[in-house]
Amino acid sequence: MKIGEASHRSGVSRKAIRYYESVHLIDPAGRTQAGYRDYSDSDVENLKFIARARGLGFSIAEVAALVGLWKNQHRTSAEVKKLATAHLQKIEDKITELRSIRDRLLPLVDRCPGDQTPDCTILKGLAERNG
Amino acid sequence: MKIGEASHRSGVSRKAIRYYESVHLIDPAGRTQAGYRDYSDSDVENLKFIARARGLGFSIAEVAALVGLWKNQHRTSAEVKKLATAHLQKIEDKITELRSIRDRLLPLVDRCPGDQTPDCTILKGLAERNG
DNA sequence: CTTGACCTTGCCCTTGGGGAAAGCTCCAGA
DNA sequence: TCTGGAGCTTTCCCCAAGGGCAAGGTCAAG
Repeated sequence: MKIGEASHRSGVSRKAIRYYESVHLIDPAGRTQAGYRDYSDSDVENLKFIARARGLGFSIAEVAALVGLWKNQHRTSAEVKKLATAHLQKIEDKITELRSIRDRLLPLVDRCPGDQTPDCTILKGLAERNG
Repeated sequence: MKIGEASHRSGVSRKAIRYYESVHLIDPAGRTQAGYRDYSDSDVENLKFIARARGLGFSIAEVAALVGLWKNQHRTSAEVKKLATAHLQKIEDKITELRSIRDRLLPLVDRCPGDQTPDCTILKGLAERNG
């Protein structure tokens, strides 16, 4: 099948598929006589795997590692778990950071009148000399 | 003062200061006879304001809007609040998304043995045909 | 006079593709 | 058979927000 159908079936955009090929996340697709990329059902399964991993927030490099482990019969689940645990930790860290931002911003917003006067706790909070 | 001291006092890197100038977030700095950028205390206060806003996750464009409102005596707190509330909502959305990722990833990781065998719930979860 | 710290501009790198240009190819309808 | 338009190809530039490095100018101290 051509790239359009592979994209539709896998949920990965045409552009992303070509990008994944360019960064060697997937093998170069075979070509038809006209030069069009040609995909098999198994290629689509690979793309679906990648789409799910990306959906869980793994970076391209992490996905490449996951695909390598997936294809490797001699992998150990310890390797996979290590990778996933590190990613999970980054996610927790990001949540913590975002919550911190929210907890600092929310009180400023709550105390801002939001009316036609210029007085605003948000701007005061950003401008304060001791912060 | 020169850029190094302005950077030190404001907590904004030299590179970032030049970048902010290049995208018109701050006015072009005056120059010494040698061509060095020259900053005043009030420039440093502007940079601190920017640093705090950036620390709360506002984008450069949002910070530009905030600075504009800050400088504008005819602003209304409603405008500021609208901007901040929209930003807050984006943060909440991101937290929600990251929590969703974590909640989907965590059970896979927890059930992965993490030993020397190749069997791994994480890879199975990514490869499953019904996902 | 020289050394080292500081400054300048400019270019390439990052993530993960999106958008557009310019040109093939393929399929269906008149 | 011709034609239109949908879909495909490649290549180039663009985004955020700077980091890193290079080549070179400037200034103060020893």
